[in-house]
Amino acid sequence: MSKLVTKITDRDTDFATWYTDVLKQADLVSYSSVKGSMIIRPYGYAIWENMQRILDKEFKKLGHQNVQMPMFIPESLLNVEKEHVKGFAPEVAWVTYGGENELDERMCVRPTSEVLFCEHFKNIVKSYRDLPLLYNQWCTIVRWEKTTRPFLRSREILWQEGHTLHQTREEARNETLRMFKVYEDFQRNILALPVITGRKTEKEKFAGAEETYTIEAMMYDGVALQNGTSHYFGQHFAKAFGIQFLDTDNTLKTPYQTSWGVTTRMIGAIIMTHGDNHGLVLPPNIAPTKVVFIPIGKDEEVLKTVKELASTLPEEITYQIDESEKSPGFKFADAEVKGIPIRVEIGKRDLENKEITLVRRDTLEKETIAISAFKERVEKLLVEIQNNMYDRALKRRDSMIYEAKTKEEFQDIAQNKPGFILISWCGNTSCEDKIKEETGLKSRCIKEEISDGVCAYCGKKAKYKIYFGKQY
RNA sequence: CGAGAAGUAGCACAAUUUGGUAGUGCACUUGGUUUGGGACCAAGGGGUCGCAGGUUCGAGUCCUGUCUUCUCGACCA
Repeated sequence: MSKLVTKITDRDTDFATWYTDVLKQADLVSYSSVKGSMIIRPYGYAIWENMQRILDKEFKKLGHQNVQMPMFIPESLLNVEKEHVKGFAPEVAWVTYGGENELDERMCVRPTSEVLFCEHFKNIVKSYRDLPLLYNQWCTIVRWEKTTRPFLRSREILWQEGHTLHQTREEARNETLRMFKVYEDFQRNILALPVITGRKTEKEKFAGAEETYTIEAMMYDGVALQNGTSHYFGQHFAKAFGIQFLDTDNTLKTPYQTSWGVTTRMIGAIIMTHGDNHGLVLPPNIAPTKVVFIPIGKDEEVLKTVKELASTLPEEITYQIDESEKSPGFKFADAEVKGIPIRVEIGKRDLENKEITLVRRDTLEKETIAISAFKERVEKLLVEIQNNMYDRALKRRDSMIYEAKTKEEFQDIAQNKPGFILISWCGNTSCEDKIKEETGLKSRCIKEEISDGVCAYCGKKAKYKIYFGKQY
């Protein structure tokens, strides 16, 4: 037994330190000298690039076009929609100097780009023929958060924001829900995250929105991570900015608007949902490298076989051959900390038996198969791993959702059990405020409307089933 | 933003108490031997001790400020 070169803190002992250990050991990020502004290293960025590629393709399939908006917003422009500015003002960064000269009007670095899009939309939308206008941009935004953690809450955020304008209320609401579904499917099917979805309450919705739909993921420790939102704006922004179009009936009308976004926070969600004490565990559908080959020894035949096998894999099964001088043990550990879904071990011994060893990252189970069965087995195993990861996370999530019927039950669970609490709720912000004040929990999302039962907090007639939880 | 802790090589740490030429392990480079769970031998390279001031003949060590990281709380579209 050799000494451990690196160590990852035990996940169940100290989850926070475990998380930062995994970030570093897997070469995902590095800290910079600016608080909350991290360096995303090639391996971490490759995961983001995969997310971008898959989502961007989906957006374009649905008719969205990519654009690039400015990064600065003059103060007067930010101030146009008052709910919006109220929500964001506390966390924007201001530019006050240009070179040596103080600016006449300060500008903030975009915390989100609604106002920039609105200003532009006003100029380019004239007729119903210009609608729907379906724009998206990939960019970075800045929000001056007080507490920061890599991927989960940073000051500089990589994201995608879609902004659309529509002729009718119905069409805009459909767009909000359509993109909401795109996010949900992506996170379930590609990231293997058993997310909970629903509408945000009045208290928690986006500043300036009429409705906000949210994707809520539950981390291994039971804490919630808001992992994407889709907003229906109605005409609030359009009216504030004077966006109008001439409709088919030759009258001027105000269009209806949406926006939606996801960020690199999804990478944090993957780590905190699937990772274990060996490091990262990546769902095959998002892993930059799906298969790593580890040849044992320097045998020419072995290497030749590895290359032949690798070349039989279809293009979408990305692979890597670890030909470095490191010992096999080191390579095994490295593949594990990086969360590569399948590890293939081949040595002389295997060659003689016409066999090969596969190790799946999600369970760390080893299997020996005939070389001839390689390609087929890898393809099947990747699907198995993807499904198993989702199922496993789903089970854990469900085991940490509790239902509370009364205030006392709610408080007891809030204090003693990590996870989400599902209650019947009257729909009044006053109860939500009280819960926040007494337990520190915030509403995650509304699960459904109900017609019977009473609010667990005030005892009045309940309107909704709603999730509460602690959040990152 | 409040309370607490910590910053010494890529990483983990020692030297700080008692001021006097900055060290260990891993990682890295070169050569050799190895290779089925984090290899071994040998020779090397790498530091303005987070940053800025101050005290002192002399500061990693003492003082002040500041930045960053971590924990808890507040905040968080």
